[in-house]
Amino acid sequence: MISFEKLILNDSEPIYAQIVRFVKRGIVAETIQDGEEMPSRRVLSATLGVNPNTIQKAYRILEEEGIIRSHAGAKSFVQLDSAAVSSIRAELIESEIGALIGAMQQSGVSKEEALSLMQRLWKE
Amino acid sequence: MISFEKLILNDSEPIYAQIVRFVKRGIVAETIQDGEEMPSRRVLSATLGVNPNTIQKAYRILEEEGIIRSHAGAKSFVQLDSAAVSSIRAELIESEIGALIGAMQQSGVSKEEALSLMQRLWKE
Amino acid sequence: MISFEKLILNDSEPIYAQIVRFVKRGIVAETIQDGEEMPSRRVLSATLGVNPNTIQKAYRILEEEGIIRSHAGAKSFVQLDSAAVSSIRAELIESEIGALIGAMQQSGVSKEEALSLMQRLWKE
Amino acid sequence: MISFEKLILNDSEPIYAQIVRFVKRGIVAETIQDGEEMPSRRVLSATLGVNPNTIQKAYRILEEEGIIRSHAGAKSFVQLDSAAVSSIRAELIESEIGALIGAMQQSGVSKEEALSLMQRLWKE
DNA sequence: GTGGTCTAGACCACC
DNA sequence: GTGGTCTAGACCACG
Repeated sequence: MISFEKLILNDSEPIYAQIVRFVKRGIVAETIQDGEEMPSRRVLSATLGVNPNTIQKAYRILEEEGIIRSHAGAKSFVQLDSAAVSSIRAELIESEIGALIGAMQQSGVSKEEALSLMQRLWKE
Repeated sequence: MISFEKLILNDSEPIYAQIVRFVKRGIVAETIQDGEEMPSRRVLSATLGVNPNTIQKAYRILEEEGIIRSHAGAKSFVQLDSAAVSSIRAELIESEIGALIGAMQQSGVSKEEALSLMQRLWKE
Repeated sequence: MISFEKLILNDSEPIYAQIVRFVKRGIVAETIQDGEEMPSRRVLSATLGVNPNTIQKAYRILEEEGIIRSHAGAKSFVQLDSAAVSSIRAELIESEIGALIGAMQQSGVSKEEALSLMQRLWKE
Repeated sequence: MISFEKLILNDSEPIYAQIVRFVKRGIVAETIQDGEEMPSRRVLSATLGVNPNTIQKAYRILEEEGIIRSHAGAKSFVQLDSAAVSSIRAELIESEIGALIGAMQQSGVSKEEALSLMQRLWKE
C-alpha cells in the first residue's frame, strides 16, 4: 500500500497536481512499484484532509496517463512496465532540469555558475 | 527605456506574472538597471497585444515589491540599490535551484546524476 | 459570517479601500474575529451593488496583508492572531491619532485646545 | 515672503493639495499673515523641485478660495481678514478632528480612550 | 459555487 | 500623456 504520509501539501499549487507529482516522483525513486495498491479515495481524502473531489481528480489523471488502473467499486493498483518508468523519469526530471536551464539562461547565469551554485546548495 | 521585445508570452501562466518575472530576470542579468524608464502602460499594452489592465497589474506588483516607482501623471522608473539586486537574485535563482534540488531528492536522483544531466542538457 | 450591512460607501475614496478599512476597523472593534467566514465575492458584490472586480481587489489586499485566507474553489476566512490584531490596531488608531497631532502642531494648536475641541465635538 | 522650506512633500497625496494645506496651516498658526508675498510660481517650482503646472494648480485653488490675490505678470499676495482666518481655522481643524472622531467610533474606541491615547502620543 | 485572470472600455486625478 | 479606479462580463481552475 502506497503511503502518502510524507506528502506535505503547499497551497501555491493545485492540490490534485501535487498528489499526481508525488506519485510520479515515488515511481522514479522506485519507492512505488508495479502492482502496488493505492489507498481508497475516501481514505486518502481523510488522510490528507482534502475534498474527495480533489482526490478523484488526481486519480482520474493518473488513470488517464496509464499509471494506475481502477475498476468501479474495486481497489486501484499501480500499473507499470519498465518503459513507462523511464518515460515518466524523462518527463519528470529532464523537463524540470530543462526549465531550470531556461530560467538561468534568461537571468544571465552561466553554465559554470549554475553548476557551482547547485553543488553548493545541495545538502544531503 | 526597457525593451520588452524579447518577451514571448505563453498562456500556461498568468500574463502579469510573466511580465514581473521578465523584469526580475532582466535585473539579475543586469540588462535592466537602476533609474531606467519603464514604458507607459498604454505603450506596453500595445506592444505586447495585452489589455492595459493586465499591464497595470504587473506594474502594481513590481511597485509593491519596491522595484519600480510610479506617480500619477508621471513616468515610471526602475528603482534599485545593490541590496535589492542581490535579494532579487537570491530570491529568483537560489529559490529556483533549491526547488530543483528538492525535486531531485524526492525522485531519488543523486547529486552526481543531477549535475551530469544538467551538463548534458545545457545548450548554449 | 461577517456582515457588511453597516458599510455605507462614499465616493470620495476608492471603494476597495473603504472595504479594507471597514474590515480592519471591525477587527479592532472585535466585531470581526479569527476564523470568521467572508462572504463570497459574488455575494458581497450583490450586497453592496459593486462590481465583483472591486470586491476582488479589496479581498486581494486583505489577503496580501495576511488578514484573510483565500483558496481557489474554497470559501475565504479571516485569519488573525493576537499579534496581528494589535498591530492592526496600532496601525489604524495610533497612526490616525498621530497624523492628527502632527496636523494640529503644524497649525499651532496647543495640546490643551486640541483635547478640549475633541471633547466638545465628540457626540455619542 | 512666505517660506516653504519646512514643507516636506510626501507622495501619498497630491502635491498641489499638500501645498494648499501647508499655506492654510500657516495661516491658522499665524506664521502667514495678511499682505504677505507669495514666491513666484517659477521660484517655488524650483525650490520644491516640482512641475510648474502643479504649482499653478495650487495657486489657482488658493486664489479661488480667496486666500491669495494674483494679477497677471505681477506678484501674488495673501489676502485675509479675521473672518477668513477663523473660517479656515474651523474648516481645517474641526474637520480633521471630526474625521478622527468618526474613525474612532467605527473602531469601537471610547471617548476616554481616544483622549488618553492622544495625551500619551502628543510629544512637544 | 468559489476564487483568479483577462478583455474592453470609460472616467478621473495628476503632472 | 500618465497612472489609478471602476464597471461589465467572459472564462478558467479548483474543490
